[in-house]
Amino acid sequence: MEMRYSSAHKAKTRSRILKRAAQRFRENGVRGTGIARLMSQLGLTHGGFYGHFENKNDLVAAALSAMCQEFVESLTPVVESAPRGNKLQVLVETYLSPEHRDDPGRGCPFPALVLDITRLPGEVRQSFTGEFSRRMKYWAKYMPGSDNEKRRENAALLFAGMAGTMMIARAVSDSGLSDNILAEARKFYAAAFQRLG
Amino acid sequence: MEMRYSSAHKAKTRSRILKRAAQRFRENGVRGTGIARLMSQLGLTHGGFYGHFENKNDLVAAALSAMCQEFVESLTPVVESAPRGNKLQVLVETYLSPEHRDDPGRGCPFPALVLDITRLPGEVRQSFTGEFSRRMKYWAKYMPGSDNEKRRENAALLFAGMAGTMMIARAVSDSGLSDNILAEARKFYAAAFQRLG
DNA sequence: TGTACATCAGTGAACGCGCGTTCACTGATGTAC
DNA sequence: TGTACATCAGTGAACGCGCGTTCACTGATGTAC
Repeated sequence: MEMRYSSAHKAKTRSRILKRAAQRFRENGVRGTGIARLMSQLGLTHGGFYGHFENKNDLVAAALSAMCQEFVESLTPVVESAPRGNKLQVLVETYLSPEHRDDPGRGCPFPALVLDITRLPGEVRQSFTGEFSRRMKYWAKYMPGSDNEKRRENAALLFAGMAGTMMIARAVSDSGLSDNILAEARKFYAAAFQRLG
Repeated sequence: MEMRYSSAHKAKTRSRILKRAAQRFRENGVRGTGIARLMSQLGLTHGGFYGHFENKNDLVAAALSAMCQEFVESLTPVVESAPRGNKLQVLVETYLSPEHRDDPGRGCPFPALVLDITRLPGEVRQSFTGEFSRRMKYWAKYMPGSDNEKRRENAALLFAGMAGTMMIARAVSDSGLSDNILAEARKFYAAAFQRLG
């Protein structure tokens, strides 16, 4: 097992591909992101891609997992920094913010990619399902509910609702209408889930 | 103004294209629906398409409007047949049904197409925005709220939330999980909007 | 009623393009001596 | 320390494919007489 290049080198390239793909997929969709363009944005050529991933769907599954991780890591400190009793509200307000709407490339994978995933092969959908369940288990701790399963179900309800709202807010071309939808939704979801608690 | 073919003939073909496109777009997405295949499913060839529509985006905008109309017409009689006081609950239960999940081609355009629309040119997004506002104005009559604007905002909240839930239910590959998400959401949205009233 | 003709809905070959993937290769690198 | 060499990350031409769109055409149709 000799290494001609430092073992870190290839792994580093792989993670650069992954990171850029996670961004581009969320911005332009899976179908809207080509391997050649993606690689060239990293100063590489398309042929090299297949030394890192089996095929595009393999990349999609890996990128999905990477972006879920990344999003959790960006949202958690904001939520955690809120005073006890206000964490859920801060979660809702941060998620349904205009900043999140305007930066899909670094935002939640669900509103950026759910539809794409529905049309991808079962392998990718299974990967999404696992990631979804894992995330709901994670966010459960901020949710109301008498037991863990209830809290996970409530997390799924909240995130599904917020994701749908975010998608509509992004699709609508009237920015006043979009702002208004987000503002109403912030009030609604914060109140609805506080009331459940 | 002489007509060599009966004036009804061309209009009929146009509406056949529209109807099939409305179905296919919702099933496979805008990008996943090619003009050639679409036309061949109607027993026509792709060249003839441009006698009916300026281009694909023109068809997308027209199909969007057609499917919104169609969906309203399929949902309204179900909701109307419910006893007074139960209409909102029937709306929620019909929308968030497994049948709706499993038949996107005849279902609500929002969970089937929002993401596609976000990535389409402004012209199509404006068409979507208009259609969205019109639909919310329509469904407002079943919603709680002190004035018309409140009722419209509540309709937007409800449909955005239900659309997101439907998309997640469709993306997830575990059918038990999917059924469970829908069931919980039916309870949640019916209760949340009845409470607002 | 029968024929000659103008119309135009629909045809299908062709266009340039970007896609995912393959594969023989190149050349910078770490290693062996 | 200096040189010869094996490795393998990355290259780029090539593949078949489906896409949206164009355009010269065809032939069934309704009309005019």
